[in-house]
Amino acid sequence: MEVQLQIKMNEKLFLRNPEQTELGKKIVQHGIQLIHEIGFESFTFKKLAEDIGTTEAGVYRYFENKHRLLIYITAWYWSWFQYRVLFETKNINDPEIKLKRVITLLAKTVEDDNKTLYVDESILHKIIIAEASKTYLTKNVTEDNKELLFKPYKDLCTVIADIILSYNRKYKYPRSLATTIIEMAQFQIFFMYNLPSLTDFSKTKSESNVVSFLEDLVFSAIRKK
Amino acid sequence: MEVQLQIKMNEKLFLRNPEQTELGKKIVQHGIQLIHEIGFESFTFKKLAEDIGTTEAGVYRYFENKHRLLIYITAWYWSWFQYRVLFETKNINDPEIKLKRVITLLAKTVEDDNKTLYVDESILHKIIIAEASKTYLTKNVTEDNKELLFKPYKDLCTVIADIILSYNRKYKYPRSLATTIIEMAQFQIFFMYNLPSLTDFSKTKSESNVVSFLEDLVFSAIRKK
DNA sequence: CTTAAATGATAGTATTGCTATCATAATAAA
DNA sequence: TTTATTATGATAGCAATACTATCATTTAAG
Repeated sequence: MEVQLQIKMNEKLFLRNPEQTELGKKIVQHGIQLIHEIGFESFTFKKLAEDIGTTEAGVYRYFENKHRLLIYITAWYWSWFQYRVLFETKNINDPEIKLKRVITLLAKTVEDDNKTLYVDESILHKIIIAEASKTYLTKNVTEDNKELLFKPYKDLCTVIADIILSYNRKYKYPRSLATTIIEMAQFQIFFMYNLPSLTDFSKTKSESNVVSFLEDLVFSAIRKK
Repeated sequence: MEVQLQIKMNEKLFLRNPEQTELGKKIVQHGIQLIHEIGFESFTFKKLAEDIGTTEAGVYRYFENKHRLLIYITAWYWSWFQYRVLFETKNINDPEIKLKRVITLLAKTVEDDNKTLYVDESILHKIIIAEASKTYLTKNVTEDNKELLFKPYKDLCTVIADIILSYNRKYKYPRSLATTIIEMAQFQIFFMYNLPSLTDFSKTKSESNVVSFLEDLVFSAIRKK
């Protein structure tokens, strides 16, 4: 059986839907690759165009600018991630197990999901770690937020917050704890590889340790007292 | 009695020491102001030069580029912050009280410290919240780290980790918890003001709630079980 | 008072971040 | 199958950014 996963993206994220054309898909696919290789700061539409074999103007027909492209792929990632969470926690009733699965999904290296044809999720995950917070750490947050560009992230936050609440109805900070888990999964991994003395995982460099840290943190906080 | 506080900065952070000349101080002072006003992405040395009444080349004599300036002011902030931590926790033996002070210092709005003449810390704090992670989320982290550009941040992490350990010798993740406190203090405040649905503080918009959240999180985690 | 260091003024250059135009190729509707 | 629409390619151009270089002048330190 071959399943294919299509994620419907908010129209505000692009000028022309990249999923509907060959060139569009190439822009996203090679965009991810190139941002990963050279970093978002050095990344330009000109370099991307040369990479693909199209022109700068060609890329600009799909995305307003590189920041929008980053928002697009970030939104795509979180939408895909939420699908994964729902899939992997389906039919599980125990919120503890659910939450643990979420933490593992967040912190462990993803493998390329073959259900999505033109996105390599393992690379995408690395971009999310190093670049995703740049999508909202701007003077434009409020307007971008009004256009619902961050909805997938916010939806994921809600999903996790709900699991937290189902574990402990009385816990007072479900949303903040949810964002803490999400952000810290990214940051601890980034630190572990790049600024190791900021973590306790410098020796092992193992994502399992990040998972243990987060599980300990979360369950200590929400355990009924 | 008038005390003045001078922070000795790593020489690698600048081309020419900005603390030693009028122009240098202006660059830092107005740099902070301008980054705060227009955001780091729109900030340029040309705009800064016009602001001050010097030329672009003048600014380039002090800092290699705007990214280095951001690293400089971030390093300055964390150095100053660590001084504050040491000052405010001096002669306190109870690690619980110490840790609570640190959390409060991290999450509550700073007022301009008059001991530093040409830096407005309350604005600086806002820059740290919105821009500081951009200093290390780059392809250059490793090299920048080798030049010890992030030392003040790492030192602070050590200080906090030590307090955590003195509270509970057996806690396994003192450094990761320290960075979690630091980063989450910034992020939760940023979210509270800009993406409120990602937190539980959207109604009150009060930093005290962030403090409560972090205290609860930290002490649940490190309490002896 | 002399000399070194810092600043100002100006110029120049490659790259970035776009927008516009027009011809051509691919595709879908009639 | 023709026609109309839409997408792409090719090229041009322009303002802003991100620098570097030079030289004259001012300022400050010995």
